[in-house]
Amino acid sequence: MNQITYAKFEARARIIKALAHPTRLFIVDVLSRQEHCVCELTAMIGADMSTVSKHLSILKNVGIIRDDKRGNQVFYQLTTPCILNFFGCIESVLCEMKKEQMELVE
Amino acid sequence: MNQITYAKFEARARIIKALAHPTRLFIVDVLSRQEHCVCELTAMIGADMSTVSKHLSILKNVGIIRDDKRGNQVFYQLTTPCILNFFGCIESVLCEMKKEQMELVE
DNA sequence: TGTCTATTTGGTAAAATAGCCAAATGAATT
DNA sequence: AATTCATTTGGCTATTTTACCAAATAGACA
Repeated sequence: MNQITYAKFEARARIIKALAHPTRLFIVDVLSRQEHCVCELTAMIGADMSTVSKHLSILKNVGIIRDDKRGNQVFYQLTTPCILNFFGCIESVLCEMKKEQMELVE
Repeated sequence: MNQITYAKFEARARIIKALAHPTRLFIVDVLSRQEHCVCELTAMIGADMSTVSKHLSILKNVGIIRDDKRGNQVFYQLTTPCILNFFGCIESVLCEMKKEQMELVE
């Protein structure tokens, strides 16, 4: 694999990695419906606020979400709704997996 | 976030995690065109064969690829082509990111 | 200014991941 | 049976990730 090819896959892996955590998937899902501030997300998730803040910064660093400071709150929103196609893809993969497993059992 | 919700996102995260590595993305891409044995993949990737084998088992464990032993070789193939939609999604996300960044620069 | 409230940052410990080497396994061949 | 080739597994180390706590920062408001 040459450097250029590797760099291409690395760029994709960086985005995928940012999504590779249940809490972060939850955040993306919630934000796809409506923007939220850190404290709202923290309440929904039920983890330390600093933990949530770090998850948010991971998503922000790769450009999946963006922040908007208003007063002493910070609101997060999806930069692009197309991240949601992604969810559909995962869903269909999961679905195929289940089918595949059923066939193995039979 | 209740247990059921968490479990749902965890199942998705498991699949996404398996894809969250440049070498594994490369493997999925290559296998989408044609099945390959471990030594072929190893030659393309240029890492230790044991490393490649471990990447393959990560992909296999979540059901993205399946193996087929023939003689003393093991051929790997995608279990479902729908994993490729996934790539299209990532591509469009990357694309959006670039646009977003351009706008920030202006 | 001092004090809330909201958020981020730094530190730390535990767990997970990644890569290599060496050894083990397993099928094919001599 | 011994050897060879392809692959996997175990062991090890280095690195990364995760989560929490405590401390720092920043805005709003008394």
